[in-house]
Amino acid sequence: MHILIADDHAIVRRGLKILLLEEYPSAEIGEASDAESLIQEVIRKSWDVVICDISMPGRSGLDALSQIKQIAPKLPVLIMSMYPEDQYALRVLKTGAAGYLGKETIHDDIVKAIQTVQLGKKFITPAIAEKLAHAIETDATTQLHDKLSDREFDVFKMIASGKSVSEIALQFSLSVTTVSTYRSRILDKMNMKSNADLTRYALERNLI
Amino acid sequence: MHILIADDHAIVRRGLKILLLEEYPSAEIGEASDAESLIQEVIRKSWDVVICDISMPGRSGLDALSQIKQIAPKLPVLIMSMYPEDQYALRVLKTGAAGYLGKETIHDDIVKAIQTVQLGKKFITPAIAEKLAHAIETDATTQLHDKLSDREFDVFKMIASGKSVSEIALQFSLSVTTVSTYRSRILDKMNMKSNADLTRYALERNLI
DNA sequence: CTTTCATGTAGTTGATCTTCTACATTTCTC
DNA sequence: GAGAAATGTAGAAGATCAACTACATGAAAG
Repeated sequence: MHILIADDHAIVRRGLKILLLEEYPSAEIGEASDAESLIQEVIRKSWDVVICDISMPGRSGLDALSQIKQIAPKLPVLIMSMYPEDQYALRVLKTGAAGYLGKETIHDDIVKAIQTVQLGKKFITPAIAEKLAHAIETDATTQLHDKLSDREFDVFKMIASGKSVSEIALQFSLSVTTVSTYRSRILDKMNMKSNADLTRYALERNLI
Repeated sequence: MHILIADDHAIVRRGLKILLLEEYPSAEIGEASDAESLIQEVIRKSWDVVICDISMPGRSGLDALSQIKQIAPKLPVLIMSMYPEDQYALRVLKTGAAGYLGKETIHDDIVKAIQTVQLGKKFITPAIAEKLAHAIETDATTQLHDKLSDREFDVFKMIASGKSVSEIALQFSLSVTTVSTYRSRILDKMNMKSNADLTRYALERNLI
């Protein structure tokens, strides 16, 4: 069993590693501390499963996920999030993750999750299933921010939490004007007109 | 050395444990997964240091902290937070924590932090020190916005609700730079750094 | 399989904003 | 009541941003 762990917290990587070694004593556990090296590892050798934290410095885990899906479409990727907000859950699954582990479920469900995805199935916790059902029922039209693309959503959250376009540009290594364009599109799509509107919206639904 | 770890993530507890055992091979490491059992442990036996995550289910880490301070005032408690936002830092220190470890510093600084608090000193990172200095300067007990002058408060509300400085300048028949100066003073007085902070603050207390 | 639309990306340029500085008035403070 | 601090007010210059435009690519639609 070859398992690759990607998380920027060394502590989490260790804990996870120990945990996994208990279940799979002979497993080979790889580690990556950022999106960059995660991708490198995926290219370098073939893994059975990747466990990836969604919030990593530099390119987000979501970005990494879609890249991985290009490099190795069949490699199952479990996304975990330390944050209770599973705003990401749907987006993550849509991007091709094999499962989403929220803050509370990581420890209890990780082994089960790995087993499940090894069978080629998706690992869905009841909480996520609930969300999924809800999403289907109420359809994306009600949620304004669902119209945003992944990139736009990232930028949206950063703007909503007060980052300036140039800060965002720096962090994503993009041109300032690019980010500014995103902002225009976001305001347009969400039918708003100021950053404060975005902040209010994001606060109201706990997106930030 | 007796170290008690409190964190609702088993993974973090493990990672931390391994990390600590490397430095203190003979240490006895206790674990608590929620505030309840943390308190029980503190009562049950005497520890040299407690490392506690601030965000735990049920009563928060902050609550637990103040209880611990009642039970064992001299027991040093290090508070850690997975969240980058050190909104809590000051509050935590005021409640009697021996130190505050942000997301990024846990891994690098934990050992240093333990050593420091063992000497009866507080462990303060430069970032927190900065915050502290500012807090003393402007005493946080009053409502932040009480410090604003009338004009500043008007401008504050407008900015918080998304008006641009030039719109405000127009409406008040002032120079744009004047309004901009107000804005600087507002941010300074309220110890904030972006319009989004103002919006958040204003929304939270229904000022707009 | 081509047309169309969405997305990711950026340059140019004019608009807007910030920073630093400055200086009257007020308003505390001793 | 004199000195200090806070307040109201701006200008100049540089930093930042928005709007418009553009283009390549990928996905959806037909």
